[in-house]
Amino acid sequence: MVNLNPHVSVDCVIFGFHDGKLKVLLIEREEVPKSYLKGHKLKLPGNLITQSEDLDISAIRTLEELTGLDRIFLKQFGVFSSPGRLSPPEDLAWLRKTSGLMVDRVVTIAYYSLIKISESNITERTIWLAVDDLPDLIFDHNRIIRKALEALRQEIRNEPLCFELLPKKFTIRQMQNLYEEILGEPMDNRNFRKKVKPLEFIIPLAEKEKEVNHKPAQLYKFDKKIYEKHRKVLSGFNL
Amino acid sequence: MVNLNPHVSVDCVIFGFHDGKLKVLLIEREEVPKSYLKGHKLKLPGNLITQSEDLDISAIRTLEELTGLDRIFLKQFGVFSSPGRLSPPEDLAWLRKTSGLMVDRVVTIAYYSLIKISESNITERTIWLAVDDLPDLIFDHNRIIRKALEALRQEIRNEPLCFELLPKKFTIRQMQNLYEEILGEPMDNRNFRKKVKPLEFIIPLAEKEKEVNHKPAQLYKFDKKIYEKHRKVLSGFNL
DNA sequence: CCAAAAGTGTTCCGAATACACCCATGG
DNA sequence: CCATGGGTGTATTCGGAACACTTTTGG
Repeated sequence: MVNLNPHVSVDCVIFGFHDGKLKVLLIEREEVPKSYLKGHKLKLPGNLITQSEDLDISAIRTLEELTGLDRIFLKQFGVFSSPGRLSPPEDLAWLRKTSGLMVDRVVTIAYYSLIKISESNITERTIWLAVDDLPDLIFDHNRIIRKALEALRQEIRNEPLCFELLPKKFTIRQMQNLYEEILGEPMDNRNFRKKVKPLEFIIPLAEKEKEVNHKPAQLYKFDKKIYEKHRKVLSGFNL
Repeated sequence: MVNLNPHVSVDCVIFGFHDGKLKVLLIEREEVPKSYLKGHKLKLPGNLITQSEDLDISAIRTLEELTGLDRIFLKQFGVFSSPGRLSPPEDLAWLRKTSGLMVDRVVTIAYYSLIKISESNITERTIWLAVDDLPDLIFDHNRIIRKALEALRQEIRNEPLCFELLPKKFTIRQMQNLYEEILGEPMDNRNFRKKVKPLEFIIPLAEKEKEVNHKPAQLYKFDKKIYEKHRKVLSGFNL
């Protein structure tokens, strides 16, 4: 631990999509003497910042190390600064112990990021949990996740964030399920396809689903370059 | 100056609307020995935070003191953390001098707020400048204002923020001019009125414009309570 | 041949756009 | 009576919503 700033931290809400459910990546607290392990066992990935690093860079580095992915989508969405947020006392004691710093008040800058679970390679002691069924987490991390989800709901309406969460090859139905899960409302499949079909940056592959006991679905990929070209012409991306 | 945290600050981009122009409130730097006054003369209102205060509360207090208004609209929209942001050196030297602290790196949490210039009572050495014609400001404050404007553009599409900027009594034309100014695109006056008229929270007053050398316009007020009731039913506020 | 999900078109309605003239006031 | 901005209605187009059946595969 070199030259940490004990007043400011970065926390990342990492969203993934699996089995039709939106999930968050949580870290199990490291082992420390028993007396410190009262309180809550799970937390968001995050760290105190180093003195010389831009926060975005710091968050990106943390994420790349944790997930084995690069070019991850990352968005800063909020700041949590309540003087009492590092509670209950057992959790604060644990933080002091593990950081080796007499931290007292920490302002945390919160990011959310979107990853393809299928392509990540997560090694540490982590767990994916469904966002709609979380236990109590350390500090104010439940609240941070709620706010992250609000921000994601807002932004996924205007930007093609779904492709960050879907596997590289995906079906239209998967795409729809993702929207339904995040926005919490059912959509009409025919109307959904009607809107997706004319989008030239969603490209059908010469490949179909396999080993399903029903009609296999067409697979597609997202072409970011084509999207970038079109977005200047079109007014946005609204599904 | 009691118990400041030299690592974290709050900066406020205060928008106002006057003469058909969107403006920002800037502060002229206090007098200090000449050698420190090289660099840029204008800055955003802002301060290092105190150790025990939530950032939102801190920003609200700062604003109320500066403007003489309460219940100001305030929104946190970004964080600026580049290690090199406190440059050029003359400006950093000035900050050290005036704060009395050996600040080195400051992460700033940025807010924008919206006020009715006509009702504010601003006393300090400040100046309103049009956002589209700003000089070079201290540190990265030009960049912060650009980002604030992007955030405002985004959010004014979905929320009735215009009423925070308009005087209590306003005309439909003023309202339209405000949208045109912020969004940077002309609108059709008839279509605009058609959309505004059915909104029950925009209430005509028994009063018209006076002392204009043309047909005097109807004045309206915004009723927040009625809006709050309707927003749950309607899907939003989109002009 | 049965179960299960994929994929496909049409109609209807409301919202957004485009567009031109008369009105009330001050000077 | 003239200059200035206020205020009004209609026709058209486009996008969103509702809705049911046939197809392909594995078992």
